[in-house]
Formats: sequence, C-alpha cells, structure tokens
Amino acid sequence: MKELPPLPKSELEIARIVWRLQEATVREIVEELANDREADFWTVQTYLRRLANKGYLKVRKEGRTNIYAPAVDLEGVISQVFEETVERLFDGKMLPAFQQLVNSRDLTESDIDELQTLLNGLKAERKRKRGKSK
Amino acid sequence: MKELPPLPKSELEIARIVWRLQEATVREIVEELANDREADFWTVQTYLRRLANKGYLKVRKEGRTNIYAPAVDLEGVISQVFEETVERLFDGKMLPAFQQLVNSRDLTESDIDELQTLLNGLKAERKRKRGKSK
DNA sequence: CCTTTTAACGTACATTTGAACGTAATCTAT
DNA sequence: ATAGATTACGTTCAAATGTACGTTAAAAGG
Repeated sequence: MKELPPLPKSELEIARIVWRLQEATVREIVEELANDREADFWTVQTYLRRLANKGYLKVRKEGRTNIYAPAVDLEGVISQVFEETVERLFDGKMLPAFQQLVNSRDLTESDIDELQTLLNGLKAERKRKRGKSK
Repeated sequence: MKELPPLPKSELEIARIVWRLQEATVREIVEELANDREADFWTVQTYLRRLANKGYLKVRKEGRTNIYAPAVDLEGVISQVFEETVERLFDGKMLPAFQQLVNSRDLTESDIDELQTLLNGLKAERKRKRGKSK
C-alpha cells in the first residue's frame, strides 16, 4: 500500500469507526463516539475532511449529507502504524516487542495455549512452503 | 510509574540514546545521531531540555557542560508508549497485535521455537504461582 | 412557499512537535 | 590576558495536531 500521510491519534480513532461501520455520516460517528467521549460535530467533521484529503477515506454525497467510507484497507494502515512503533521502540525486533506484549498482561494458560496454537500453525505453514520450494 | 507527559517521536529517539549511553552530553548524542541522520547541536539540545523538563531525564553540570541521565526506567516508558499503541490499534487486545507482529515478518522455524520457549516459560511460571497460592 | 433545522466548506485558534538561532558565559589554546 | 571555540538558556518559527466556529446551502416541517 502506498504510504499515506501521517495519521495522528484522533484521526485514527475516527477512521477506525468508519472502518467498523463501513460507511458513515458525521452524525453517526458523533453518536458512536458519545459512548466514549464528548466530541463536537464540528470537530469530527474536520477530522473526516482531513482523512478524506489524506486519502484514507472517500466521500459521496446523499442530498446535502456526506457519506464517508474507507478508501484504503484497514489492515494495511494498522500494519504501517504498528510497525513504525515497533521500529521506534524496539528497532524493529520482534522478540522484545513480544515480551512487552505478554509480560504486561495477566495471561491465563488458555491465552498462552492460543498463542502457541497460532505459532504451531505458522510453523506448519513454513514447512509447507519450504516443502513446495524444494 | 507515574504517567509523564507525551513523548513525541524525536524526543523518544533522543531519550533512547541517553538510556543506551546511561549518561551523555549534547555533543555525544549529536555524534551518536550522526550515524543515522543529520541533527543540529541546537536541535538536540532543545529536545534534551524538553525531556528534562518533562521528567524523563535529569541534569547535572560539569564545568559548563550539562550531563543528561535517565530519570525514569526505560522499561516503564517503553511499556507505556507501546501499550497506548496496542490500545489504540487493537483496543488493547493481545491476539491481533501478536498476529500483526508475526505475520509481518519472515519468521524462521528457530524464531518460532524461540517464541514457543518463551511461552512455555511463562506457562510454567503461571503454574508455579498457582501452586503457591493454593 | 416560508421558516427552521442541520450539514458542509472554509476558516480560525491554541497547543504540540520538529527544528533552529542569538547572546552570554565558560572553557581551551595561544 | 586575550582570542577563539563551544555550550546553555531563552527564545523563535513553521508545521502538525486538537478543537471548534460562521456563513451558506440544502433538506424537512408547517
């Protein structure tokens, strides 16, 4: 995915709501936010316009109301932002990031089992790929 | 750890160098940075002053030169910043963050084994704790 | 058709962040 | 002792970010 302009915290928060709703008006997003925090209609509207200008969202008009929808893939954006953080905090190294992730939580054995299952699946996938490439 | 003011990218970059060197002058940090990027003495100096004012670093003077040293624990700061990101991108959920971490890398089998070993150790630790609490 | 309500666009403002300088003071070299 | 080099502090500036409003226009209601 082409790298888009930086995505500050509040814009990311708004963008994630649009991704979750798949499309939304300003009013709908304001209502969604009201559950967590107070946000003026005008503020949200500005964020949405900035996101559209940056290329994260696309807009179509219905009557006088703008409908905002994702213009890029959520996974790609999350990946980009997260990797930048891992790079910045851990020089991109997975192990310390992973340690930070698990050590800061009270994991149950079943949580751990779930992670191990994931890793086993990854391992099997690597084996399959290697088998095929030989 | 008491929550300190936000730590922007460039300040974090400088702070990590101080943590690595354990203590440093402006000049030493500028030299350290020169390997990666161009940075004016004045710019680094400003960042260091901001970090000290925010409580991340402490300062002592030797002659006319300030020596900067960490005032808080690196782990605590990394944890705070990383957790904020996981909260923001994944609503604090470990599994999607973990998936993002491993799926964006070409992990070898030995990488995966290393992660498994870590998780096994964690599991054993959980068992020991539970045993003791009974 | 007129009035009221509400949304969009352009714009404004404060703070934060990235980046840097000017002057005074201190240290080093001669 | 003086000149040159270098550092600190206070300050400055631009861009980014967080937040919000005013006027115009469109839709809804009467």
